[in-house]
Amino acid sequence: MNEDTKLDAAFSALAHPARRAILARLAQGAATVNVLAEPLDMSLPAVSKHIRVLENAGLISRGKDAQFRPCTLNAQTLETVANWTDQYRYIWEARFDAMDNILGSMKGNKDE
Amino acid sequence: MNEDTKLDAAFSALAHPARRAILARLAQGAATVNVLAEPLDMSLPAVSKHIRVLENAGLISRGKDAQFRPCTLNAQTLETVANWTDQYRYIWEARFDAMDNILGSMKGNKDE
DNA sequence: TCTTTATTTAACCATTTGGTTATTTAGTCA
DNA sequence: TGACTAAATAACCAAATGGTTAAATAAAGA
Repeated sequence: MNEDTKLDAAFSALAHPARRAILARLAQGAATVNVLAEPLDMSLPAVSKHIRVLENAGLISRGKDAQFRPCTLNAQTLETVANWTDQYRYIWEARFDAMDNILGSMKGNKDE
Repeated sequence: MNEDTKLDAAFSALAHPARRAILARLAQGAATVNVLAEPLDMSLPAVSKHIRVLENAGLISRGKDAQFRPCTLNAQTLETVANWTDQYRYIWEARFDAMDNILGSMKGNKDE
């Protein structure tokens, strides 16, 4: 899978609040499908589908323990996303730099 | 619009390569719809829709100059996305910390 | 073996998405 | 005014998404 396609899958997986909730839960450690489903207001098959989306996007991995399928967070994929957004960091920081300059010159004027 | 809904819109807007290409172009400065459409392999109305998606997600803003509607990047929204992913940074960094520890202890063994 | 638990799959449905072509709107310029 | 340019809107379509309920699969436990 090429980089662009990976980003498509990751961003689109992150676009649903239930899926972000699942990731937030997994940040605290592995969990089974039932545990992940418990706080979510939807049927188990719906959760199962969300989990598959996350897995296909490389955001989680699944194990096998008896009849349980414990999920674990795959944070490296989130790092890929972070790296993408970081391309633009200098732009949103420039806004604050500009603000700093304005505040700085105001302070300068006041001092002089 | 609440924080969760904003993230839904932002992530889902970022999930399409054409839209990421538009943002990449806008990082170099404002551009009209026609200019943004030029490198994209799709009709102008299709681009128009993508632009609307980006605008609704707060990722771009549009101006008005005669019959042109110049678009500009709204990097603050990307910052919101970056802040969300940053929640998980300690997790993907932990992987490298663990690696460092392994490498560190190997080096330690070698030295002793 | 029979039952229970965990999870997935199947079948279905409504809505959204991403594209198209044709048309319309708005502004410029000769 | 009339022709041209930029962009949006309308109408349409196929495919994907996100949910449902019912049924199937797989492993554990009595």
